[in-house]
Amino acid sequence: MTSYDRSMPAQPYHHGDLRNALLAAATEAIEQSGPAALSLRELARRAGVSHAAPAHHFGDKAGLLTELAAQGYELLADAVRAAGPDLAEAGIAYVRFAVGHRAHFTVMFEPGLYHPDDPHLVAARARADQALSAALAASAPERAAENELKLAAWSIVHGFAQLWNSGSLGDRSGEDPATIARAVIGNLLRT
Amino acid sequence: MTSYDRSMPAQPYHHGDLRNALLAAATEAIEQSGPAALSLRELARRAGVSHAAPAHHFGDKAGLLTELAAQGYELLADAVRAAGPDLAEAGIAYVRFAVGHRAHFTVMFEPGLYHPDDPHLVAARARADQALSAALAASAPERAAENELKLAAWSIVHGFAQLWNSGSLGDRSGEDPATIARAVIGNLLRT
DNA sequence: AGAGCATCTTGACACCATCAAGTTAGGGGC
DNA sequence: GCCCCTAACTTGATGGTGTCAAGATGCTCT
Repeated sequence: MTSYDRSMPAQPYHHGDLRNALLAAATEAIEQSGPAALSLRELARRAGVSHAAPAHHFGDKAGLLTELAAQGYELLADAVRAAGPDLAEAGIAYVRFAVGHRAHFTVMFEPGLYHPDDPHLVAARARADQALSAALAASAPERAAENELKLAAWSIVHGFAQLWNSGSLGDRSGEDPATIARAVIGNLLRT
Repeated sequence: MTSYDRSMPAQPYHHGDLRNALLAAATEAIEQSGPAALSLRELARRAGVSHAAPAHHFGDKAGLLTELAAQGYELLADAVRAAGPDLAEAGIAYVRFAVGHRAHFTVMFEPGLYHPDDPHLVAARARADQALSAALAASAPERAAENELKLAAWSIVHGFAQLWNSGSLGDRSGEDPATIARAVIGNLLRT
């Protein structure tokens, strides 16, 4: 019997679950100030450990962001799959993910921040890519072979999400990105 | 008679044109390693000046990136205007700009890196926004009032450009982004 | 020639990432 | 029940970075 038990993953050592605590703190910090302002020492301080503790779990600042990006691709794949066989709904799920997980999304598409060849990451990315292709195939099977349609659909939801997240669309606080995204996607998918 | 004369802009002091030299060096460095790896001291070293010289011209690292972003919006406005009254051509010009000025484009849409309220920056951004609206009005005057169409067009070219620049589209070296962009945009603008 | 000022340098401080070496604590074998 | 082994973490040091304050330099204009 350990002094405290967790039903969580696997590392109930000194801290209990430092690895996940660091990832959560990094997510929060990136949401507030962007990935450029991220500091491993600040994360360690928030978690109550020494300044070099993060390096043990992630090796590197880029290692931590690699893990964040991989998590992001997994979450994205799940979100798109859960949206069902409708391409427009898959697109809205994409936007919802990007806005709801701004930190993950930002890191995922800034490959200079992490180790792009990490196996966990490339597997997760492939899973997300398959989810997008599956949504296309389920919704428009006769056009599934057209690479341009997939690229167009991906581009429009990705572009909208990034414009929204970067604040380029002006002050739209109060509005729901998903409903606006629905109207925007309508411009692409009208038959 | 000065010891050396330059027909260039306006600051032929000690260095000659340190301000522009720093901006050019920053552009190159960001193109190679992304904005996160940018170092003012490294820029100063490349320009052959002391480590605190950049601060005098830009006040701040964010100040330098503010100037880069403002320059980017000016260049983008010019490129879109030069494309003429066709919306598809304007979109292709947008993609060309994003790929050809990767550093500017990256910084422009990462507002955490610069001072978003700088007057030069907001003016340049407004000019670019007007250029996009003008392209829409000239190409489809009857639908110029539809905000969703502008948003859809902006989203699709912005998304494609960012996916291309981030390497998310796989290894497409040798292919021309503009021709692929033309096919992608065709999915939106077919009537 | 001399005043004024933008340009740049020097030096310092705090913060940061990363590495090497040491310390702590749990789990498995005897 | 003890011991060793290993994962988890700490401590300390090094070199790099942004930013600030104060001083030096040299063009320009009167």
